[in-house]
Amino acid sequence: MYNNDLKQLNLPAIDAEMLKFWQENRIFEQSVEQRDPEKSFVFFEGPPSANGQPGIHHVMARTVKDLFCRYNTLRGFRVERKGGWDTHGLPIELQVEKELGITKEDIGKKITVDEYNSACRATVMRYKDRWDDITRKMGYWVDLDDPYITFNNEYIETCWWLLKRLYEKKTNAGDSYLYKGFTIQPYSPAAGTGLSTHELNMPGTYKDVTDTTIVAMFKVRPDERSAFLFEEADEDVRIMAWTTTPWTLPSNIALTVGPDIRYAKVKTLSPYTGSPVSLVLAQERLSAYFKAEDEGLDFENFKVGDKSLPYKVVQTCSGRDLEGVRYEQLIPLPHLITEAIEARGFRVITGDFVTTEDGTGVVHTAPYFGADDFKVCKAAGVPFIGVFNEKQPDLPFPLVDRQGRFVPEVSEWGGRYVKAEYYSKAEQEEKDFKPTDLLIALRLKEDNKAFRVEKYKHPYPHCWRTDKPVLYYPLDSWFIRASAAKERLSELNKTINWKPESTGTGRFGAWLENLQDWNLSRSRYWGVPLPIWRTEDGSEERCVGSVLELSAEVDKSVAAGLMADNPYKGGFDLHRPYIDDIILVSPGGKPMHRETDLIDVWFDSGAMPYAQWGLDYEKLKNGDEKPFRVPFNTSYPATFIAEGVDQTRGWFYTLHAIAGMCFDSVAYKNVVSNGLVLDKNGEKMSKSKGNVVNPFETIDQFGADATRWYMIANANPWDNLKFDADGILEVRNKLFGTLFNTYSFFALYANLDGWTMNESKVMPYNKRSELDRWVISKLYSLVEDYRAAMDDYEPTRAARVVENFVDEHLSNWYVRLSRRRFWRGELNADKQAAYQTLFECLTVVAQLSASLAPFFSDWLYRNLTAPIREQAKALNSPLRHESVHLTDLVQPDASKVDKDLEKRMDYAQRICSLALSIRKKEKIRVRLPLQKLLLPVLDASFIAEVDGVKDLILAEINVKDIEYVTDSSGLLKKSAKANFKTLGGKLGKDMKDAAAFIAAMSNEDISALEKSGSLAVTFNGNAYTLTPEDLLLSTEDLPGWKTASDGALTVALDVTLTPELLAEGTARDLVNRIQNLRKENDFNVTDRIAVSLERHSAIEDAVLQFGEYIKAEVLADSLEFGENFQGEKVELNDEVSLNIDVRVN
RNA sequence: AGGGCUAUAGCUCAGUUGGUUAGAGCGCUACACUGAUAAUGUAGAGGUCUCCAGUUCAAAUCUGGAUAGCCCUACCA
Repeated sequence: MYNNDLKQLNLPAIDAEMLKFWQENRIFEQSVEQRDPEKSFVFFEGPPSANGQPGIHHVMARTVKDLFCRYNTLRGFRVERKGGWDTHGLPIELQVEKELGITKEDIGKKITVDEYNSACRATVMRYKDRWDDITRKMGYWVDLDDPYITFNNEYIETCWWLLKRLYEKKTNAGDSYLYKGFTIQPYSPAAGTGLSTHELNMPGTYKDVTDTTIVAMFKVRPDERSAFLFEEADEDVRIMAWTTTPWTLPSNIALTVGPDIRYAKVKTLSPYTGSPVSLVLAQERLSAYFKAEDEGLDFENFKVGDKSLPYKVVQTCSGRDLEGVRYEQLIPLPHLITEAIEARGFRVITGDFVTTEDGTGVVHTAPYFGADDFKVCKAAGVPFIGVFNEKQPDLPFPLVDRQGRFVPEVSEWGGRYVKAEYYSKAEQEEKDFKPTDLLIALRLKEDNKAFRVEKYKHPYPHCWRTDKPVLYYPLDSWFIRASAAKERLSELNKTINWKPESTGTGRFGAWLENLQDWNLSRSRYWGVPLPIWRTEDGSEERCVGSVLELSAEVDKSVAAGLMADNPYKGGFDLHRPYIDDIILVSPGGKPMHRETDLIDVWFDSGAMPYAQWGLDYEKLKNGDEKPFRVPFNTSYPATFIAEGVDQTRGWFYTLHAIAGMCFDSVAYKNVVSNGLVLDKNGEKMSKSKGNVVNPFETIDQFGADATRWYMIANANPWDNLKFDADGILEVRNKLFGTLFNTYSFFALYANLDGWTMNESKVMPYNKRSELDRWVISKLYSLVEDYRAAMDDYEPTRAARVVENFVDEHLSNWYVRLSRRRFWRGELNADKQAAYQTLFECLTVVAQLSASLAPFFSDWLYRNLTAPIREQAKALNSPLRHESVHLTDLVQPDASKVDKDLEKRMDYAQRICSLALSIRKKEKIRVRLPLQKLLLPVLDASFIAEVDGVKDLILAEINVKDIEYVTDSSGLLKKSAKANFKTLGGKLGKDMKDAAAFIAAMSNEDISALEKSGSLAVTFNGNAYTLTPEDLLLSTEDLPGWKTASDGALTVALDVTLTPELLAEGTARDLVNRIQNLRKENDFNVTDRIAVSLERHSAIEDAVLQFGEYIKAEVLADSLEFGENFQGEKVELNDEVSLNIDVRVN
């Protein structure tokens, strides 16, 4: 018996049933284990962080991952899916700090590093249960029992090994791929760490902010070099420079001009004080500060606050002329002026990056707070300004500390945060709170050093975690020299199959071509420690590549008396603070301390292909190139990975960079990047908007399959998805509802007939009916299309072809037309064939939908195959498997595809559709039979083709016969249109004339061309030959007939009604009414009944002539006119109602 | 500011190498069909294929430009 218990589709219930079944029978494990390890399809799981709740977008991303893994499992590959957790990094540290109510500065003071790290360790897995739950519920198959965890020693150790490999790898110039450098980097004082470029490239980091900007006036020092700017010795000559970061002004040390830009000297008055001044700025920028009509106004009449500022251009020169001109420090900090600064600071220098698009064409230059500034100062030999540094006099300490505060040496503002956002909310809201930038502006106004102070809106980078502005700040950091590998990384990238392609070539490709070095350093506590030890003077250093190596080094250190004992003999932890206690001994016998930095967490995740397995010490000792544990050898590189498009510069990059630089290999061959999940209005989901979709609720309500199917079928995964629960509902009803009902139908009748599938006794296809062979053909066409789409990583296309088959072909044509075969008569050969055909369609559909809808498809498969499982096991036949996920995916089979048959059926469908539309127009109900259908014949094969499906057409549209109308009948009137496709190429400009000519061809002309096969024509003096293919024929209405047409196909219906036809129609109506009564009265499908009808003239003929037919249709043993009985009033048509009594015999 | 993607019916999306009348589903209206159906069929309403220009006999499709949205890149002071 086939299970037919469910009255209605209940996907969540099916989910629960299947989950239990999978778990109890280890179906996932079996699906992996039963495949050959040598035939692997390698998948990498990008580790999520379990310190946040899973969202609906995770369901999206994981559906993509899961469906390709399942598909390739069905194809016979072994698809190991090791799960993983991302456990390090700033988000976790910040969360812990927030919860403990501490800041980074408190670590090591209020709380020990040890305690702090324990708190981090406890936090990272906070929502692991929720994640495991959603993983199970959404049907994502991944190994959760043995995940890789990035904080484990083995994992960290592998990261070390990779780092050491980079450390030892040298460029052609002899530079190491891992190096320490002093650079200006994005730095987040709030987070207390530098940020990598890809952290700065996180979505949402650039925000529009409104800053106080100042156009400052730098007073030129008169000397030989600047003499050309002075008309009189005591003239007040100043250079104008604009800044959006006034807090960098105390650190100003140079002004940069464009060497080829023209500059003007303007005599004017200082707008805030009214004192006379001569200003230098780019000529092109004059109009931004001076109105043309103000030129030449009388200086005497100006009063401070006036709208019109009198001025006069007195001189121009090039940027090159200004080079070397010296000026006074804008904000005097005499205690910071060294000899070097006195000699080479406060000068005009030149730089190519200067433009005249905004500002004054002069760039205020503070080398510690701008990468360009730093570069240009170094090139020009301009020293840095800051607090004196004894150890490195040429690298003074910056005037802003690591918390983002001015150091005390910046007298007036010492101790103040340079950005308002670094103050607490309460402080910012205090009545007399003024941002430091504003205080500086006020000071400059007062001191006659500001030309203009105004608010300016511009984009500024923010820390992706703290949301506070980033500073550019001088830091010592360790870098990976990615820039040295960019050509090779680009080349390797070209071998990767990106979905969509544009992400690989555009977004990712362009990024690689412009690759910067990867800043690895993080001055934090909870992460992978940088495994580099250095002597204090930096002259000797050692990069450690494994715990084994570290332990050996510690032994040496113990021997040298630097450490008391070696902690790596027993249990240990590679994190800070313990690792910081390790002191190594240098070859020269000096103590070496670890560089205190941690590494960027993105390195952790990019290292997962290797670190998920860990180091193999045997291989390590043998000097193996890739000393990682099995199954690394069969698990690299990945065949397939998938993640959100936001990972392009994240995980996709770090995987690629590490693989390329360490092993000259790609890390993955195919990559699918999915887009964002937006709300139904296309807006980003966010907690503040309250439009976040809860994945648990969604899945509970609609089931995982409908959710998954909707997400993939609605739009390509790389397009953003406008998530709308109504769409899930539609999928549930249309696809799963239809499939469910098709199965229920099958089960109902198979159970009645006691039929079960017998794999060893299937009827050959050529013995089956046209309709059977047609749906089988469609099915195997589907198999081909589906596999092609999936092999091409096009899941949306794959889902849509399955949907289309189920709805359009299987349910609405095959089943609809086959119904009578199932419910009538005994279990003969034709009925067997119908069962077998439908069974095959359903099992194959179960397989094809298994990847995307794992629950329902398994439910379907198991129901279909349960009655024959034991038999299949004995025969070792394909249906022996307990779960669809253990089966082998059906192979494409061209011998089962019959395109001619598909074409014939297409005719049948179109003819039926046309005939029904005529009935509709003529208001002739389908139950009323008609005499004949006329079909104009278009070409030689038409009759044979339609004859093949004639019976189906007649039954479907309730017509007695088909008559073909040929040329010879004289009824046919053909018309022709030009076939632009065939003619366009050969006719070119004469196309229009030809189209007109062909449209005007008469019936005779067309027939003549068809007979002779060619027609010579001339257009505009050019001779051509027309062939029948150049014409698209159609027939015009048949005079006196009701017709309808679709393209070239025309049908005509004989709507003449005879008494006999009317009686038959009434008989069919009666059948329908009686059937409805059976249904209403909940009779069993097989119950025999007795029918009494109220005598009525409207039905007498019908009962007399078609009584036997009616009895057969409604399973009646008797059908008679009764006189007095308690029947039900039934409406036969608008005029007639009568009583009908049905009862079970 | 630059790069990429997207723009087709009220909504979600198709639309193959340019080819004549641009499609589907949902939703809406009306009718019909059904002893599997939460279905289905037929008909109707709903489109300046974002806009402009170009190439071509022919453009939703190719080219250029513009506009809008999204994503990315960017310390341009």
